[in-house]
Amino acid sequence: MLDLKWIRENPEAFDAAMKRRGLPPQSEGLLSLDADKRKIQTDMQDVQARRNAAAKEIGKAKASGGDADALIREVADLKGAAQELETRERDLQADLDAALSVLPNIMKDDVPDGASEDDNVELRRIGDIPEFEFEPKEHYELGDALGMMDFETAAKLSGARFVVTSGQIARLERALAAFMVDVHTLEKGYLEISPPVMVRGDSLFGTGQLPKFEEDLYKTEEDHYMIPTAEVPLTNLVRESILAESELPKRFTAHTLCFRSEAGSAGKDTAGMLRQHQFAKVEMVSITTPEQSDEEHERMTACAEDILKRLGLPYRVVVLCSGDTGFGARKTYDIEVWLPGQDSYREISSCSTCGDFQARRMKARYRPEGEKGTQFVHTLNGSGLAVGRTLIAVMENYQQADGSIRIPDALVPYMGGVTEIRA
RNA sequence: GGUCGGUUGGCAGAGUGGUUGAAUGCGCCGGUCUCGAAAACCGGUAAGGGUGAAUGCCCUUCGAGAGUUCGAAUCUCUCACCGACCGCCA
Repeated sequence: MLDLKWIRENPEAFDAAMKRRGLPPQSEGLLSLDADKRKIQTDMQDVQARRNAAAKEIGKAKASGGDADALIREVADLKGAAQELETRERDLQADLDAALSVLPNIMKDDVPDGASEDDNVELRRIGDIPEFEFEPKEHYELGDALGMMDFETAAKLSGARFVVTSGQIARLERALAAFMVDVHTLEKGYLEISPPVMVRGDSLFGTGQLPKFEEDLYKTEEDHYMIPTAEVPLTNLVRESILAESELPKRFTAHTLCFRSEAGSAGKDTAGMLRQHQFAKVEMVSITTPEQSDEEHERMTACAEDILKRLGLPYRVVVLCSGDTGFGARKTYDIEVWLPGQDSYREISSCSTCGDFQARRMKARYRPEGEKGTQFVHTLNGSGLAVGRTLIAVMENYQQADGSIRIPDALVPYMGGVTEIRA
């Protein structure tokens, strides 16, 4: 949610920021609605003030045995006017809220302009792309040959975009998640959380998935939504709370399943387990002061990169351009891992800083030390990493000529000493 | 699914129609004391919003909505959520 007061004071900057998102200028409409609302609000408050004063006088008069009939009549007259003004004020406020709740975040100045992912800017490449003396296969070919990755049975159980893994491949996925969570908690200062994967609409409003992106979500008959990312429960941990500055930054990590309808991605990445309705992800979320968030963004990205380094997976980091940056983000780094089978880099992590955008939506504040009042916190989230895609990356990068898969050294302890997966 | 209880400030927790935006305790801030700290004592301390150049003034908020009343945290109704117990169950 954007700060209406800021829009009021910086209408040109606001329109320019929306233009970067490909949206038409709208400060005029918004501010005229705002002016109407404040006019009504002022009128309403005047009436309420008079009503309150009269009620107090009545109380005094009655207490001293005086006559209050005139005052009682006055208050009765005010009642109708007050109610009408209250109704109008509330309607205008609702209109304003509805308009604000679908506006995307203002991007940082250093986000490059661009229309689509083709305009994202590469920042660095890390790790050497492996050379194979054979034609590297895609993960699903490898998995199928090993007899440990079964899409047909998954389709029988659940339809398209699901997979059944088994044996050492299933174990590898579990090992990856455990490895990631251990690194974040034992070395990077994140607190492990095991959150609900079903949440209420309020939580999704808080992080920005609702009201605009409902079609991407699965919803139960009891009106719970399945989380599309653990960013939702982790960030909402601080919803409607006022934290002490000394508590910040707060860092949370969780290994959860995520659920996405993938509406709108029909035909994209249909082969293999790159894009599934259900997938495991280790998420990182940080809650910071405004001063800390830039540095935390770099730190969080480095935490995600560190996982890839330790797994010996080559990757690159790109900064998303204006056209590719998500609704709630001020700036996003994507980490893309090298997939030899696809001969390309594919997204495996996305680290975003959201400023106070989500904090406003969920009323998450803190008390700055030595100052009165409260301020909104800043929130950041990043994958550390997408577990399913990391599984794919390990399989493809560590594949051998005979179709077996070597286990990266860092994972061997998590695999119970197994160093190789073969049929 | 059934029965009962609850929802108040950063936290705990009083408050059942009248100047209560709300006792008290904790926490936090400032002061006294101290070489310094702790303890003790004194004072301050809800959030959001409107308005104004500003000291300020005003409005809203005691889970949400509706109602009764001149006046509601307090009474009535509806809903949501939380908890306990019973039943069922991983």
